Amino acid sequence: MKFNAPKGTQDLLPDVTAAWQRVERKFADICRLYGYEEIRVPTFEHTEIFQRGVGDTTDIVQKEMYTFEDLGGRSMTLRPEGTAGVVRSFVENGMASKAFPVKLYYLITAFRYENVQKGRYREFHQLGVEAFGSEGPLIDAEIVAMLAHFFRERGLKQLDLQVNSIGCPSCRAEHKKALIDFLSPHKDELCADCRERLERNPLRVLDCKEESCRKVTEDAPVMLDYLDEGCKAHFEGFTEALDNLGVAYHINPRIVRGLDYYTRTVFEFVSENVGTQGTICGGGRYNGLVQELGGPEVPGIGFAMGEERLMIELEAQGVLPDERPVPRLFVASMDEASLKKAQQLVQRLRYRGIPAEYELCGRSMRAQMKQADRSGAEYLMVIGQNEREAGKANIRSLRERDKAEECFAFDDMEGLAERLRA
RNA sequence: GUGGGAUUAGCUCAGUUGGUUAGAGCGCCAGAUUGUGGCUCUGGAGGCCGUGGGUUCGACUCCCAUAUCUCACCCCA
Repeated sequence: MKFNAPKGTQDLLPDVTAAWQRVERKFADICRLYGYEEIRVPTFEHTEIFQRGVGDTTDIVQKEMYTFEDLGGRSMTLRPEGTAGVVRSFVENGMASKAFPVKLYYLITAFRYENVQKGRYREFHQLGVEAFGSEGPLIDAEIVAMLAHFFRERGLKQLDLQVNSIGCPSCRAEHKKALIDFLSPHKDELCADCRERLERNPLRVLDCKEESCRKVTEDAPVMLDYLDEGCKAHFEGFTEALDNLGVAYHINPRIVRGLDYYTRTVFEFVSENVGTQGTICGGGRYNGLVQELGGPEVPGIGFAMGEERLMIELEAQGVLPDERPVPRLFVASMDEASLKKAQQLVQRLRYRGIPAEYELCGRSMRAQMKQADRSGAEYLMVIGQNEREAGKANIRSLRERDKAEECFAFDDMEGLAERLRA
């Protein structure tokens, strides 16, 4: 019987996990720098959390959720994204009574039953933040600036930052009406998908890649022109703050988000490298979500970054970190008694924080040398009968062949450790 | 749900118009003076050629089905 990992899942093997760890550490560091604290929430929630949070009409809820009945007859769902669960936790734990803004970050896996392709998996990792309680546009800009900061620190060249405002429910309704009025006469010129979208979600027509549709929508009414006073002022405040912070962006009036909860500010960092998905990171404001999940009227904003997509981008830009553990010293041994000596020696070095290795697979002397070399160790020590009797042994550089050997007594562990630390 | 490409050793891949014991490189193990690595040389382990049918004297090769991987549509991080 041959088993393989379920479709859309993947094993992250040792040759990449170091890079992942480094990225995650950097993300956490940046978050803390901006005053965010980590939150860990359940991998699955009551299904209703996502139906209400993400939106009953979205593709995610309608056809992509891993939903199951638990043994107690409750409907549970593996989280398809992070925000809904964090908002639930915010409400349940009374965080609305804390000093605002409440700033949270998280590293999670999420699950969606989708067809797999580049940068899109059924189990995937997200790095995200949510900030609660700040209505004004400054925090919108701060979050975006934090992301730009993170990308720069991680060695990425400027990604394309696209921003937009999709207004509030009332001005969005105005725009939707205008859009339908505009598109309906051109219905025959739209592609089959878009004709259907016209009914369900006309905003999506603006997003279509079909040449014919693009032509039709060229002069279509733009959401930004339909913002009411408050939404308009908010968006202006947002872009002004980005200018003030020196964050480069461009306004893309066609950005639409696939989740129902977004209001006003939406943004994406996009790249050509991550397949046709494009979006490495997407987010926005969700002013009605806390209430939707039974909490008080508290505004929120957040984003989620696809970690797999981020790794693809790092690789494409040639800045993928690589740090495999490398011993400072490899201790080879000639015989059984020497092996025991090596075992003690290596352990004592490790107690002192020095990564060291010895032979664990019973290899011959010659093979131990190869292993030492392959391990990337900086120094080599060989222990045999002579060394045991003398109570001391030489260390030799494996990198520089001409370098003189240095002798250390077995009872001078501190001296050896000191030398290896250098 | 709909298309394109792929599936042969742990990895990357050859395999001629169907022909008998299926190959290479890398990796792994061992050896080339029983106290010394990188280079080189020699040897070894490791494949029901994704799975199931069919055509044929004969199938890795041709046909059908199916699974898996991958890319794309759709949607999203």
